[in-house]
Amino acid sequence: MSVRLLIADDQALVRAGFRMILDAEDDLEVVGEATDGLDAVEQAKRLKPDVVLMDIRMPELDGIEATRRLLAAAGEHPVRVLMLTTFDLNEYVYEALRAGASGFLLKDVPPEQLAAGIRVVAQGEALLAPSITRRLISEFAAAAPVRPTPPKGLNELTARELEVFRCVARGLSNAEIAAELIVSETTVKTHVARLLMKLGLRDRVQAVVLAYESGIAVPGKG
Amino acid sequence: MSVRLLIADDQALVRAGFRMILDAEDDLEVVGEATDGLDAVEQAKRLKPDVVLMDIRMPELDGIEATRRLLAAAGEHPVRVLMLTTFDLNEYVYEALRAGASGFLLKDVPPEQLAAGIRVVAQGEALLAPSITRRLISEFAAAAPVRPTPPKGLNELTARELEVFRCVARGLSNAEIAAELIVSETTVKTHVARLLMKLGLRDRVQAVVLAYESGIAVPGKG
DNA sequence: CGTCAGGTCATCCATAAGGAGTACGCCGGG
DNA sequence: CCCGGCGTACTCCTTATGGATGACCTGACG
Repeated sequence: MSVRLLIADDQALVRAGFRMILDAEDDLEVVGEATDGLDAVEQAKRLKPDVVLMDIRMPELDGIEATRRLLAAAGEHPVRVLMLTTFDLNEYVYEALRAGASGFLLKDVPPEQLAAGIRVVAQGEALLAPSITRRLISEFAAAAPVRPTPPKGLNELTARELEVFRCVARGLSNAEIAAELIVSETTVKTHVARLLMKLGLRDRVQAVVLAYESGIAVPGKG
Repeated sequence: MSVRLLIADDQALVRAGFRMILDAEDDLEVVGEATDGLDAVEQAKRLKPDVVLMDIRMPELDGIEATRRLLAAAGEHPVRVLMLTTFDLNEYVYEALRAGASGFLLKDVPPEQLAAGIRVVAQGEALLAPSITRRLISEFAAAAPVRPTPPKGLNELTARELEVFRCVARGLSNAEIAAELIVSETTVKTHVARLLMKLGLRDRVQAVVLAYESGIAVPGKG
């Protein structure tokens, strides 16, 4: 069974070029063309292609936003989006990937690689242009230099103390923590004092810092 | 000019197989074979290959640690490491990438793709097996779900206030901040009071939380 | 059954932190 | 030339926080 394709690009010439290349492959079938982002979302809804070749820069709606909507609107039929661009600017790439794109190629890819790439994303895998892969890797390596939670005395904490610790890390006052845990404020103070002692911290402010640095608290998931 | 290769794998059969495949390409030249991690590091030092094909699982020293050492020991001659493995287990991949590998392929890649991959990494770019690319992307997308720094009144802060804010976010006391910025503690208190007001926070503890949640402070870089 | 750890609560006390108000000098714009 | 924003600084006052101790209860363990 052949892979059904939708080409979204505002330049007719580009669309024609891709169409020619892809129609030459007997397992690929171009079922439609869209000239802007809105059009792409619309046609994807109608034609239910397996893969959408999406240009980043388009009128009306850029490829990234179009990807977001298109994937959000996707029913049970899975749609993969392969982004195509002339230049490989960072912001575009990262945003596109976050938007849910399955891949990212530069428009100067050799025809056979484009076809191969389409087959890859059609199978649910992903692929990126080598230069982009390199950047993504270095980004990734830098982003998570492995912070395996240096539990410097963190294991010393009792379950209750850890619980209080988490509350402190949320910015709660002793009174609020007391209310939340249904104990007296005095008790909370005892726990706080103990955990500060065990962790070698001066005050709850440093506790919050440690919580975030050690992964006890994680930005984004409150 | 041809690409000089070093093959590191503990199985002779695998080495022979790769050698056969790669020697068939006239722009690739296998200059050596290593049978374990230490051997690989050693030979890389002597032979100065352009690309090392590194198996993950090897005696003496696994491919990841070998990669780390090999890259650390690299002089001006750039060495690229292309990891090869039979299974694509997550931990391996992430560790390998952090160790500095330029790519990651499964051993079942078709010969022509292997050759193409080697050329890519030799040029300083990177490449990953599609299934790995997919995981890296989802990892990446999840890791940074875009935190556009909700500057809820954050822009309202003056330069000085922001500076004090950063100090607070590091867990410093007013006295410490005063010492660091070379102003009186009173002044620090003024700034703190103002920024708490502007940000709608109750105390410095909440300020620290906001700092991390908004990206003003980032775990890891402190 | 005695002991000990962990959780609970209290009191006393010192201080850092936060709120409110005031003031002075500098600088850029009207 | 005067005003407003900003950075600096001080005083007075209130409260939250943290340190030091002591005590009671419960469950686990030898």
